[in-house]
Parts: sequence; C-alpha cells; structure tokens
Amino acid sequence: MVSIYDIAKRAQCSTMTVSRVINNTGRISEKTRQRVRAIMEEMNYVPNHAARSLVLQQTKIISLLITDITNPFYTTLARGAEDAAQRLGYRLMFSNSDEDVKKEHEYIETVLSMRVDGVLIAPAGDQSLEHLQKLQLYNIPFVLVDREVPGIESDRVLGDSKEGSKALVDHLIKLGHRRIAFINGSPGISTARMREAGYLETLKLNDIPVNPDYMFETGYSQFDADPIIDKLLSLEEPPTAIFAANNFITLAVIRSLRSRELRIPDDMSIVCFDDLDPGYIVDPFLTIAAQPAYDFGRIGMQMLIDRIQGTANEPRSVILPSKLIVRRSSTEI
Amino acid sequence: MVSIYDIAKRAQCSTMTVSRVINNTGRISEKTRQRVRAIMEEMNYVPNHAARSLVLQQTKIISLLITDITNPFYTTLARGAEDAAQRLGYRLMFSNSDEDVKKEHEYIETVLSMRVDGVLIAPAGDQSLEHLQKLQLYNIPFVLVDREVPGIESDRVLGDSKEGSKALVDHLIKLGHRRIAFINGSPGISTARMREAGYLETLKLNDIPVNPDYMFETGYSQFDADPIIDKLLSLEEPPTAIFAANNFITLAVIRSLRSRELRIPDDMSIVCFDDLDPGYIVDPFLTIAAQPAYDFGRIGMQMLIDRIQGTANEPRSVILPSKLIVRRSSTEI
DNA sequence: CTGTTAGCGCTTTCAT
DNA sequence: ATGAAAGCGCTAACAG
Repeated sequence: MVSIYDIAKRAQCSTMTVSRVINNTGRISEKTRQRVRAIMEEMNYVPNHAARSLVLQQTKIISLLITDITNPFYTTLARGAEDAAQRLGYRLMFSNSDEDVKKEHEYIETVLSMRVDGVLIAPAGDQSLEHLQKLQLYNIPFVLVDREVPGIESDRVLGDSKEGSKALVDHLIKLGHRRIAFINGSPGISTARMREAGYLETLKLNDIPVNPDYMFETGYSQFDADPIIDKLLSLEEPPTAIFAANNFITLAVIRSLRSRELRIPDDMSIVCFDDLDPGYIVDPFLTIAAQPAYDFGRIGMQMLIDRIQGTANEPRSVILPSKLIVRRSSTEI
Repeated sequence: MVSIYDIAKRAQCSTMTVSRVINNTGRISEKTRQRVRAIMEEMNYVPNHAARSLVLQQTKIISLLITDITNPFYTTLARGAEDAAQRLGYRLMFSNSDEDVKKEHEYIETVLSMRVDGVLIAPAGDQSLEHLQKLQLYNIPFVLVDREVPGIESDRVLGDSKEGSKALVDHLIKLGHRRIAFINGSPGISTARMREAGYLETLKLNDIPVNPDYMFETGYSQFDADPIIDKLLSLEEPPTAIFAANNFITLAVIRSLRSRELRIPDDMSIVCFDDLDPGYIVDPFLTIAAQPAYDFGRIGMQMLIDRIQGTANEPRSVILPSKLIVRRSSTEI
C-alpha cells in the first residue's frame, strides 16, 4: 500500500509537506499543493487510519452497542445515532450483544483495544456494571441509552418507562379490565423494573389487588410464551388483558394466543411498549406506549460527542416521554 | 493509557518480554510469565489495536456493508455473518449504505483507510463497480452477497432470483391468474434484473402476452405505492395478482390496497421475495419465495475468511435456492 | 513555505 | 530465555 513516504518521494518533498496537504494544515504554496494532490490521486493514496490514530490519540470512531439487532426499536435507534454521528464527523462501529453480558464484555474489550473515542451503549443489564466501570477507568466517554445501570453515574437517555406503564395499565382499567396480567422482561434490566413499578402503582391507585399469579418475568428477546399462557388460562380467574413489557414479548404472546384460536381483543386485550416498527407492519393494531427510538439514538449521540469534545461537567439525564397510542388490540371488557 | 512500556518498567524487563507474554510466542520462563501477567492484570493493560495492526499489517477486522439495516432480510444476514466471524476470530464492523451509492463510497473510503482484512458487501447497485475496483486495486479481499455487479469477478453468494421468480409466477398462473402485475426494484440491481427475467420467461412459457402496463420499477426500500396502484386499478383490465420483487415493496402495496379497502387475496393476490421476518410477523400470510438470509451471511463470511487466510484461487460462486412458501395472500381467481 | 527529528505502541529480527 | 535496535505510517514541535 502506498504511504505518504511514497508520494513524498515522487513529489520531491518531505513527508511533512504531504501530511500538510492531506490535512489542510500549515501554509503551503498553491503550486506544491496542486502537485502533491495530483500525485496522491494518481497513486490512489488512502491515509492509514491506524498510523494516524496512533499519533493523534483519537480515532474519530464511536462504538454503538445494542442488545438486539433484530429488534426494530434498536435498529431505529441505531439509525438516529448513525445520522447524528455522520453529521458531526464521526464513524460508527456497531455491535450487537444479544442481551448477553459475556458477549458484551468481549465487545467492550475490543472497544477498549481500538481506543474508540466514545461508546453509546444500551447495556445488557445491571451486570454491565463491571464493563462500564472499565470504561470509566480508562476515561472513555460513554452514554447510556434506553437502560440505566445502578452504580453508574453517566450521561444517559432513557424512556419514561414508569409513566408509559401507568398510561397503558390505566387505559386498560378505564376499559373495564381488572384482571390484568403483566409479562415482564428480566428484573436485571432497569426498564423492566420501572415498568413493573408503573404496573403496581396503577393497580394500587385503582384499588385493584395485586395477583402474583398474573405476573411473570421472562426476557426481552424472542421466546416461547406457551408455558406462560398455559398458566394464565388455567387460572380460576384468567386475566382479561395482558400487559407485555415490550414488542417481542407481545409477539410471543400473540403467537401463543393465536395457536389456541383466541382472538385479540375479543378474548384478550393486549398492550405493550414499543412499536413493531411501522415499516414492517402492514396493519398496525397494537395499543402501545410508543417511545421515540430514533431520538434515543440521535440525542444520545449528540450528548456523547458533546462529552468527547467539550469540557467535562455534570452527567446529564434526558428522559424521553412515551406516547400512548390506542389501537385495536385493546377493547372494553 | 498504560502501554507495554509501562508494564515492562514495572516488571523490570524489556518490552519484548511483555510482548511475548501477551502473544504467547517465544520461550519465556514460567516465573517471568507469571510476574508479567500479574502486573498486566494489576495495571489493567489493554493492547493498543492501532499500534499492533500497524506493525502486523492486519487488523482482524472485517467490514460488513449492507444496504438497509431496517430490512429483516439484511439483519438476519448480518447475524449469520456475525456468528461466523466470531467463530473464526474476526471482529465485525458493520455499516449501512441506505441503498445509496454515495454513502457506500464514503464507507468504502473508511474501510480502505482502516485497512480491514476483508469486506462482505451487499452492493447498492451496479454503480458500486467503482468502489469494488478500488478494493481490488488494493488487494482487499471481498465477497459479494445477495447482489452481483457486472464487471466484477469475485467470490459471491447469491440467491437464485430467477428461479424464485419463476416459482412465484408459476404458482399464480396455476391458480388461474393471467393478469399479473410486476412491481420491481431498480434495474440497476442484479436481483431486480433476474427477477424480471424470471417473470417474463414464465409468462412466455405459458403463452401469456407481456403487458407493459403491468410492469413497474421502483426501489427496494420503503416507498409509497399509491401512484402505482392507482395506475393499475384504472386500467381497463386491472391485474388480479401482483408480484412484488421484495418484502418492502409488498408492504407498500399492501398498505395502498388496504387504504382502498381492497382485500387480500379476495380482491388481489400478492406474492413476493423474502419474508417479513418470522420474528416480527404475528400471523404470516404472505406467499413468498423465501431466501435463506442467515446462510447468505454465514457462507459469505466463511468464503471471505477462506480468501483472507487461504491461497488465492479462482473466484467461487454460491447460489442459494429459494423456497416457495404458499400462504394466504394468494388464491384462485 | 518547507524540512528534520522524534515518537505514538507494538513486533520482527538479530544478538546475547 | 531475554534484550536492543529498527521500523510500521503518520504528525507535533521545532528549525530554517
């Protein structure tokens, strides 16, 4: 591969001159600039990123770590982040932890090794604490998106999971439901805890007793809901509505209900967080608490770049509201 | 950040010894190995990727370039690629060209600059020729997935678009349809050309005249199908079935039909390529030519790494068959 | 306006 | 078994 050395030789000048042309720094006569430019073009010169970042001590690369590349919530978030990064002159390198703390750990190791300028991360869960502390140890700026991690003080962009949760449950109660099941993600994830809190609080406010048989904890990824639905349906008083903590849980629930020929919402109302992406859905019918996924990414990225470039000040938190969108999956009892 | 220099000082040895410990090369006394290890641990040493790849002239990074991160076909492909890469000891850096040749060009520039070991790319279109030639110029191994580019000889993993197309159209004809519209992607993309060829050939085989009014070219990304549906429906003999070249075109078509209260398949049969991802779809109802997206990524990545590590031989082509899955979106006329 | 020197963090080669 | 020297490609700092 051709280096500035090669092109310096051909241009009969020093590597410094070439470097200056490349970076548009210092003062150079128009004549030599032209000459060097031409030769660079002719020889197809491409700067070596490794060499440059070695001396510059910065890479202009930001790492985006999400937990599930197949979830439209995160791909939309990624889009927001990508657009913002590009606007601000950074390249994005994205990786997918698969909701797996170990995999996340490996990626953080790579990220550290590559000395990226910053990390935008949707942590796999509370156990991400360890990796995040490692980032702190090395003073690598990072911003938490979507999920927070107890013990970590940092910039973050979160949804208002509790409020969204309350809105959904409240909506069901107003429709006359009192037997509302709640299928949650792992309690090791902050959003799951907040959503549960919203659920419990709303029941309480409406004097509806909490029924432990109605509450389940699973994962946010794709899974088989049959066992849970089995249990719910075999209860003496099965629920009339299900609040699923996210879109993928909802999918599993719907699939399970359909396989039993149960109709939504006639036989069971369903509400959840996050859309199944407007793009994929032919006929949106889910009642949801919609979160502004794109803005999660966009704002998170801006905060991160602020942090990278700016003077370090207090960690900032941005809480983005979710919006209740009532559609056909929920109905009066 | 701590370097091997720092830990050499602390360990009272040369940087070479430290390097040997890190890489498990050369012969080192167990005693010093232990000592160095401990100090590395204690000082939280993380190797500097840039420095290492500068001297090694390899990065162990592979770039994956897809055209639409929101399309489940590509995210599934990405998963396949990621899994294979990880298994073989490479890191993936993925980027999204947005079906935009200019954006793709920028990414290729970055990829070149980063001296990645190889590139797995679903090219935006025939115009990607220029970038790909640049990769060839620099001897950067790459594998084309999903789409080929005229003028480029290289390893590639493609679907059998023509056969899949024939199967879909044949299926419609067997159901009694003779007025079959075809809404295609851009003719600047190889898969679109093959799909059109399959469409035309199957009509011909069945003595059905080609009606230019039934044929449209749009893009593979999300768009508004209303104008096309308008035209089709205002024809004297509107089609009874639509063959949409990919999943996103189908979505647009379905949305447009629904807004007119037209039912599928009663008022219009629909078939297309690629699933709308099993994960997102509550109730799969599309008749499709399903392509093994995961394998596109997995096999492509394996070929790429073969190429990176192995001796260079003839470019290989892998053609993956698609499978006709008949569901409810198509019915007898 | 341009060049020289030194060094970023690491590994290869050759000594010892 | 360990170390010294040189260099990967580039730029900051200082000269001239």
